[in-house]
Amino acid sequence: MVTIADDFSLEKTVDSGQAFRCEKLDDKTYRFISAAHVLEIEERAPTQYALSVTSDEWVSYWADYFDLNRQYRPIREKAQAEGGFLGEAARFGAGIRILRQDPFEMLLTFILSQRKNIPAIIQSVRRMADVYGEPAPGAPGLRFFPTPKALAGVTEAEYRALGMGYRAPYLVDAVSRVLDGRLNLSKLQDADDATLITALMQVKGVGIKVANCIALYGYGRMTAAPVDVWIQRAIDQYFDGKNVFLQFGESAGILQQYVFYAMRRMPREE
DNA sequence: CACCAGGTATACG
DNA sequence: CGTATACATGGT
Repeated sequence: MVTIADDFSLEKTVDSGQAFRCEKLDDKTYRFISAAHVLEIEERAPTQYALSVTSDEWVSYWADYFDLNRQYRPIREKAQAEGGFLGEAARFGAGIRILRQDPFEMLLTFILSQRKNIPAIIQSVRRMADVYGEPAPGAPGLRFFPTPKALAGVTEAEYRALGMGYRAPYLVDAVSRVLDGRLNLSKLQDADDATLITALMQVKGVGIKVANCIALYGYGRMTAAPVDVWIQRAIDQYFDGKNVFLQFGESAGILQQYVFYAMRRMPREE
Protein backbone atom coordinates (compact mmCIF):
# COMPACT_ATOMS: atom_id res chain seq x y z
CA MET A 1 0.00 0.00 0.00
CA VAL A 2 1.25 3.49 -0.83
CA THR A 3 -0.04 6.95 -0.04
CA ILE A 4 -0.17 9.49 -2.85
CA ALA A 5 -1.17 12.90 -1.59
CA ASP A 6 -0.68 15.06 -4.70
CA ASP A 7 -3.14 15.38 -7.59
CA PHE A 8 -3.45 11.80 -8.84
CA SER A 9 -6.22 10.36 -11.00
CA LEU A 10 -5.67 6.98 -12.61
CA GLU A 11 -8.88 7.34 -14.56
CA LYS A 12 -7.93 10.63 -16.18
CA THR A 13 -4.30 9.70 -16.71
CA VAL A 14 -5.22 6.50 -18.53
CA ASP A 15 -7.69 8.46 -20.65
CA SER A 16 -5.34 11.35 -21.41
CA GLY A 17 -3.89 10.06 -24.69
CA GLN A 18 -0.23 9.94 -23.69
CA ALA A 19 0.12 6.19 -23.01
CA PHE A 20 -1.38 3.40 -25.03
CA ARG A 21 -0.48 0.37 -22.93
CA CYS A 22 -2.58 1.10 -19.87
CA GLU A 23 -6.06 -0.05 -19.17
CA LYS A 24 -8.90 0.23 -16.69
CA LEU A 25 -9.54 -3.27 -15.34
CA ASP A 26 -12.45 -2.39 -13.08
CA ASP A 27 -13.85 0.64 -11.31
CA LYS A 28 -10.82 1.11 -9.06
CA THR A 29 -8.10 -1.00 -10.69
CA TYR A 30 -5.78 -0.09 -13.54
CA ARG A 31 -2.94 -1.88 -15.31
CA PHE A 32 0.11 -0.20 -16.80
CA ILE A 33 2.75 -1.80 -19.00
CA SER A 34 5.96 0.08 -19.65
CA ALA A 35 9.25 -1.26 -21.03
CA ALA A 36 9.69 -4.55 -19.13
CA HIS A 37 7.43 -3.62 -16.24
CA VAL A 38 3.82 -4.39 -15.37
CA LEU A 39 1.83 -2.74 -12.60
CA GLU A 40 -1.66 -3.26 -11.31
CA ILE A 41 -2.76 -0.51 -8.99
CA GLU A 42 -6.01 -0.25 -7.12
CA GLU A 43 -7.45 2.76 -5.34
CA ARG A 44 -8.53 1.51 -1.92
CA ALA A 45 -9.40 4.86 -0.39
CA PRO A 46 -8.63 8.48 -1.23
CA THR A 47 -4.80 8.75 -1.51
CA GLN A 48 -4.41 5.02 -0.65
CA TYR A 49 -3.33 2.59 -3.35
CA ALA A 50 -2.68 -1.15 -3.35
CA LEU A 51 0.05 -2.40 -5.70
CA SER A 52 0.87 -5.63 -7.49
CA VAL A 53 4.60 -4.91 -7.22
CA THR A 54 7.17 -4.81 -4.44
CA SER A 55 8.02 -1.62 -2.64
CA ASP A 56 11.44 -1.70 -4.34
CA GLU A 57 9.88 -1.95 -7.79
CA TRP A 58 7.50 0.86 -6.95
CA VAL A 59 10.23 3.15 -5.71
CA SER A 60 12.78 2.31 -8.38
CA TYR A 61 10.48 2.43 -11.40
CA TRP A 62 6.84 3.38 -10.96
CA ALA A 63 7.21 6.42 -8.72
CA ASP A 64 9.24 8.06 -11.48
CA TYR A 65 6.86 6.74 -14.12
CA PHE A 66 4.02 8.65 -12.42
CA ASP A 67 6.32 11.66 -11.88
CA LEU A 68 5.57 11.58 -8.17
CA ASN A 69 8.59 13.66 -7.20
CA ARG A 70 6.93 16.68 -8.75
CA GLN A 71 4.04 18.53 -7.12
CA TYR A 72 1.27 19.07 -9.65
CA ARG A 73 -1.19 20.74 -7.31
CA PRO A 74 0.54 24.13 -7.11
CA ILE A 75 0.93 24.19 -10.88
CA ARG A 76 -2.69 23.27 -11.40
CA GLU A 77 -3.98 25.72 -8.78
CA LYS A 78 -1.97 28.56 -10.24
CA ALA A 79 -3.44 27.87 -13.67
CA GLN A 80 -6.94 27.75 -12.20
CA ALA A 81 -6.38 31.05 -10.44
CA GLU A 82 -5.51 32.70 -13.73
CA GLY A 83 -8.88 31.63 -15.11
CA GLY A 84 -9.78 31.50 -18.78
CA PHE A 85 -9.92 28.29 -20.74
CA LEU A 86 -6.53 27.25 -19.38
CA GLY A 87 -7.90 27.53 -15.84
CA GLU A 88 -11.02 25.55 -16.69
CA ALA A 89 -8.94 22.87 -18.38
CA ALA A 90 -6.64 22.64 -15.37
CA ARG A 91 -9.60 22.22 -13.02
CA PHE A 92 -11.17 19.61 -15.29
CA GLY A 93 -7.91 17.74 -15.78
CA ALA A 94 -6.81 17.78 -12.12
CA GLY A 95 -5.15 14.47 -11.35
CA ILE A 96 -3.56 13.83 -14.72
CA ARG A 97 0.11 12.87 -14.44
CA ILE A 98 2.67 13.17 -17.19
CA LEU A 99 3.94 9.61 -17.46
CA ARG A 100 7.67 9.06 -17.74
CA GLN A 101 7.77 6.28 -20.33
CA ASP A 102 10.46 4.41 -22.23
CA PRO A 103 12.15 6.55 -24.92
CA PHE A 104 12.36 3.80 -27.55
CA GLU A 105 8.75 2.83 -26.97
CA MET A 106 7.74 6.48 -27.30
CA LEU A 107 9.78 6.86 -30.48
CA LEU A 108 7.96 4.03 -32.25
CA THR A 109 4.59 4.64 -30.65
CA PHE A 110 4.42 8.28 -31.68
CA ILE A 111 5.69 7.48 -35.18
CA LEU A 112 2.73 5.12 -35.34
CA SER A 113 0.36 7.69 -33.89
CA GLN A 114 0.40 10.13 -36.78
CA ARG A 115 -2.94 10.50 -38.54
CA LYS A 116 -4.60 7.90 -36.33
CA ASN A 117 -7.24 8.24 -33.69
CA ILE A 118 -6.42 6.97 -30.24
CA PRO A 119 -8.25 3.60 -30.48
CA ALA A 120 -6.31 2.89 -33.69
CA ILE A 121 -3.02 3.82 -32.02
CA ILE A 122 -3.76 1.48 -29.14
CA GLN A 123 -4.43 -1.31 -31.60
CA SER A 124 -1.21 -0.69 -33.55
CA VAL A 125 0.91 -0.68 -30.40
CA ARG A 126 -0.74 -3.86 -29.17
CA ARG A 127 -0.01 -5.56 -32.49
CA MET A 128 3.64 -4.60 -32.26
CA ALA A 129 3.82 -6.10 -28.78
CA ASP A 130 1.82 -9.22 -29.65
CA VAL A 131 4.03 -10.07 -32.62
CA TYR A 132 7.50 -8.88 -31.57
CA GLY A 133 7.38 -8.37 -27.79
CA GLU A 134 8.46 -10.70 -25.00
CA PRO A 135 5.75 -12.26 -22.83
CA ALA A 136 5.39 -10.59 -19.43
CA PRO A 137 6.25 -13.09 -16.69
CA GLY A 138 3.29 -13.81 -14.47
CA ALA A 139 0.88 -11.92 -16.70
CA PRO A 140 -0.71 -14.43 -19.10
CA GLY A 141 -1.38 -13.00 -22.53
CA LEU A 142 0.51 -9.75 -21.94
CA ARG A 143 3.59 -8.85 -23.89
CA PHE A 144 6.02 -6.02 -23.44
CA PHE A 145 6.67 -3.53 -26.20
CA PRO A 146 9.49 -4.92 -28.38
CA THR A 147 13.09 -3.93 -27.79
CA PRO A 148 15.30 -2.58 -30.59
CA LYS A 149 17.03 -5.95 -30.80
CA ALA A 150 13.74 -7.78 -31.18
CA LEU A 151 12.97 -5.55 -34.18
CA ALA A 152 16.38 -5.91 -35.83
CA GLY A 153 15.81 -7.24 -39.32
CA VAL A 154 12.07 -6.64 -39.40
CA THR A 155 11.32 -5.40 -42.91
CA GLU A 156 9.09 -2.68 -44.24
CA ALA A 157 6.92 -5.38 -45.84
CA GLU A 158 6.47 -7.09 -42.49
CA TYR A 159 5.41 -3.84 -40.84
CA ARG A 160 2.98 -3.22 -43.67
CA ALA A 161 1.57 -6.70 -43.22
CA LEU A 162 0.99 -5.75 -39.58
CA GLY A 163 -1.13 -2.81 -40.69
CA MET A 164 1.42 -0.07 -40.07
CA GLY A 165 0.75 1.45 -43.48
CA TYR A 166 2.97 4.25 -44.76
CA ARG A 167 4.71 4.43 -41.39
CA ALA A 168 6.45 1.12 -42.13
CA PRO A 169 9.64 2.64 -43.60
CA TYR A 170 9.73 5.16 -40.72
CA LEU A 171 9.80 2.28 -38.23
CA VAL A 172 12.62 0.59 -40.15
CA ASP A 173 14.63 3.82 -40.13
CA ALA A 174 14.03 4.44 -36.41
CA VAL A 175 15.06 0.93 -35.36
CA SER A 176 18.10 1.02 -37.62
CA ARG A 177 19.32 4.31 -36.19
CA VAL A 178 18.93 3.12 -32.62
CA LEU A 179 20.68 -0.18 -33.33
CA ASP A 180 23.69 1.34 -35.07
CA GLY A 181 24.03 4.21 -32.64
CA ARG A 182 23.22 7.10 -34.97
CA LEU A 183 20.46 7.78 -32.46
CA ASN A 184 21.69 7.23 -28.91
CA LEU A 185 18.53 7.44 -26.83
CA SER A 186 20.32 7.00 -23.49
CA LYS A 187 22.91 9.64 -24.16
CA LEU A 188 20.20 12.15 -25.04
CA GLN A 189 19.04 12.10 -21.42
CA ASP A 190 21.80 14.65 -20.77
CA ALA A 191 21.17 16.78 -23.85
CA ASP A 192 19.46 20.15 -23.72
CA ASP A 193 15.96 20.39 -25.17
CA ALA A 194 16.97 21.76 -28.57
CA THR A 195 19.65 19.11 -29.05
CA LEU A 196 17.21 16.38 -28.08
CA ILE A 197 14.49 17.58 -30.46
CA THR A 198 16.94 18.01 -33.33
CA ALA A 199 18.42 14.54 -32.80
CA LEU A 200 14.99 12.91 -32.74
CA MET A 201 13.93 14.70 -35.91
CA GLN A 202 16.73 13.05 -37.85
CA VAL A 203 14.56 9.94 -37.88
CA LYS A 204 12.26 9.73 -40.90
CA GLY A 205 8.67 10.16 -39.83
CA VAL A 206 9.61 12.18 -36.74
CA GLY A 207 8.59 15.79 -37.17
CA ILE A 208 8.22 18.56 -34.63
CA LYS A 209 5.09 17.20 -32.98
CA VAL A 210 6.27 13.61 -32.56
CA ALA A 211 9.66 14.83 -31.35
CA ASN A 212 7.96 16.91 -28.68
CA CYS A 213 5.83 13.94 -27.60
CA ILE A 214 8.97 11.82 -27.20
CA ALA A 215 10.66 14.64 -25.28
CA LEU A 216 7.66 15.04 -22.95
CA TYR A 217 6.57 11.44 -22.40
CA GLY A 218 9.89 9.64 -22.94
CA TYR A 219 12.31 12.12 -21.38
CA GLY A 220 10.13 14.00 -18.92
CA ARG A 221 10.84 17.34 -20.57
CA MET A 222 8.01 19.41 -19.13
CA THR A 223 9.15 22.31 -21.30
CA ALA A 224 7.85 20.37 -24.30
CA ALA A 225 4.29 21.12 -25.38
CA PRO A 226 3.39 19.12 -28.50
CA VAL A 227 0.98 20.90 -30.85
CA ASP A 228 -1.39 18.45 -32.52
CA VAL A 229 -4.79 19.04 -34.08
CA TRP A 230 -6.50 19.29 -30.67
CA ILE A 231 -4.01 21.74 -29.20
CA GLN A 232 -4.05 23.77 -32.42
CA ARG A 233 -7.84 23.88 -32.17
CA ALA A 234 -7.54 25.15 -28.57
CA ILE A 235 -5.01 27.77 -29.66
CA ASP A 236 -7.35 28.94 -32.41
CA GLN A 237 -10.52 28.93 -30.31
CA TYR A 238 -9.33 30.09 -26.89
CA PHE A 239 -5.86 31.58 -27.07
CA ASP A 240 -6.12 34.12 -29.84
CA GLY A 241 -4.10 32.00 -32.24
CA LYS A 242 -1.03 32.13 -30.03
CA ASN A 243 0.86 29.15 -28.61
CA VAL A 244 0.55 30.12 -24.96
CA PHE A 245 2.18 26.97 -23.65
CA LEU A 246 5.76 27.85 -24.42
CA GLN A 247 5.78 30.67 -21.88
CA PHE A 248 5.10 28.30 -18.98
CA GLY A 249 8.56 26.75 -18.89
CA GLU A 250 8.70 23.70 -16.64
CA SER A 251 4.88 23.58 -16.48
CA ALA A 252 4.25 23.78 -20.22
CA GLY A 253 3.87 20.06 -20.85
CA ILE A 254 1.55 19.58 -17.91
CA LEU A 255 -0.71 22.46 -18.90
CA GLN A 256 -0.69 21.19 -22.47
CA GLN A 257 -1.96 17.86 -21.18
CA TYR A 258 -4.81 19.48 -19.25
CA VAL A 259 -5.85 21.35 -22.37
CA PHE A 260 -5.57 18.27 -24.59
CA TYR A 261 -7.75 16.32 -22.17
CA ALA A 262 -10.26 19.16 -21.87
CA MET A 263 -10.57 19.53 -25.63
CA ARG A 264 -11.43 15.85 -25.95
CA ARG A 265 -13.50 15.31 -22.80
CA MET A 266 -14.78 18.54 -21.26
CA PRO A 267 -18.37 19.46 -22.13
CA ARG A 268 -18.41 22.90 -23.75
CA GLU A 269 -20.31 25.01 -26.19
CA GLU A 270 -18.81 24.84 -29.68
C1' DC B 1 -20.24 6.01 -47.37
C1' DA B 2 -17.84 10.24 -46.62
C1' DC B 3 -14.79 12.24 -43.43
C1' DC B 4 -11.25 12.43 -40.02
C1' DA B 5 -7.51 10.79 -37.04
C1' DG B 6 -2.16 13.32 -31.01
C1' DG B 7 1.64 14.57 -38.90
C1' DT B 8 5.33 14.32 -42.02
C1' DA B 9 7.97 14.21 -46.33
C1' DT B 10 8.09 16.05 -50.50
C1' DA B 11 7.17 19.04 -54.23
C1' DC B 12 6.23 23.12 -55.51
C1' DG B 13 6.18 28.69 -55.79
C1' DC C 1 11.85 30.45 -47.13
C1' DG C 2 6.05 29.24 -46.66
C1' DT C 3 2.16 26.47 -48.44
C1' DA C 4 -0.22 22.42 -50.74
C1' DT C 5 -0.68 17.50 -51.24
C1' DA C 6 -0.17 12.42 -50.79
C1' DC C 7 -0.12 9.06 -47.61
C1' DA C 8 -2.42 3.45 -45.32
C1' DT C 9 -5.64 2.10 -42.36
C1' DG C 10 -9.40 2.10 -39.17
C1' DG C 11 -12.96 4.67 -36.27
C1' DT C 12 -17.15 7.38 -36.21
